[in-house]
Amino acid sequence: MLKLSKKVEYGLIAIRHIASMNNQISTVKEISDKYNIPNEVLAKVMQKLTRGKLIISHQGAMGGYTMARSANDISVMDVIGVVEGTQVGIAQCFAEAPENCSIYLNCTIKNPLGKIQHNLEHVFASMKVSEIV
Amino acid sequence: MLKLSKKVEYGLIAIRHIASMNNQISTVKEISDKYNIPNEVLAKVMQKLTRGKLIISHQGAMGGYTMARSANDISVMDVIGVVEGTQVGIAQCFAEAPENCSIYLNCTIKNPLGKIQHNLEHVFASMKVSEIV
DNA sequence: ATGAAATAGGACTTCAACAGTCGTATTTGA
DNA sequence: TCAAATACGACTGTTGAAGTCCTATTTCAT
Repeated sequence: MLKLSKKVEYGLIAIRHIASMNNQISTVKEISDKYNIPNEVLAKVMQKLTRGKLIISHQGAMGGYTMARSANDISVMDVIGVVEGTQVGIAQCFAEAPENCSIYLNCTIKNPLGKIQHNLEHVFASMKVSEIV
Repeated sequence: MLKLSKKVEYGLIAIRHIASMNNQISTVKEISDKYNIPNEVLAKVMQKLTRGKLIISHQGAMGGYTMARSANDISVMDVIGVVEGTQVGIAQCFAEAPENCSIYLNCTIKNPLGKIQHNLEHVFASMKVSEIV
């Protein structure tokens, strides 16, 4: 409960690593070996980071990844969004359509949870990748 | 990911309801009917709230639950702790023994995540039940 | 005493999400 | 043309969340 997924952790470790490389190319193999992360899992995470335009892929032999923008300009929230594909939602009514929640109409804690949700978003959005390098 | 469990939501709804009753007794049936929560699930959540000394149980016919302490004195964090039994941990190394994490030794994001963890705890600890009544 | 209304709590099932694996295709530099 | 790299869909195993079922115990009211 309230735990980040491994995919997000791997994404953060990867992007941190790439950011520390000064525009030199990093490969999946290099990162998965160094941090002991399953190769294929990391590969897919990095493909998502690429599609989310946080990093740039260089295909083919001697290929790999470099940063797409400054580490100052990427927050933990960005990584979560790109890797998970969904918004962070502390409760169902914030993560998906509110009507999906079976107790939505009678729910008396939507508003206070909304406040907590807002604060959480702030925590994740204000931590930048540059702070973890 | 990063979602509160239904048990925690139910616990918050229940304790909020009880707090609004001015020392009058509330029953599981009354609350589960009113908020459309499965009876047995709510019953067990309230048993946990009782064991955690957030509410007081009154057994037997005409029994039910009342508050054990002031709603000012109970935070969302308290409810999470009592209902889940575990600490909130944004990553494995904060939720359980750090050695259990397969990448612990090579992990470069422990410290930044620790900072986020700390901020999250603050968010949950500073919201009191009295604010949601 | 006895029955009804309430809490107490263990055992079980179902389902979805998470984490990881496997296989194959595509790109590109040497 | 081969090897090294990314791209990506399909599949499997495991775990935890959510809910159901069943029985015991307590206590008030008649």
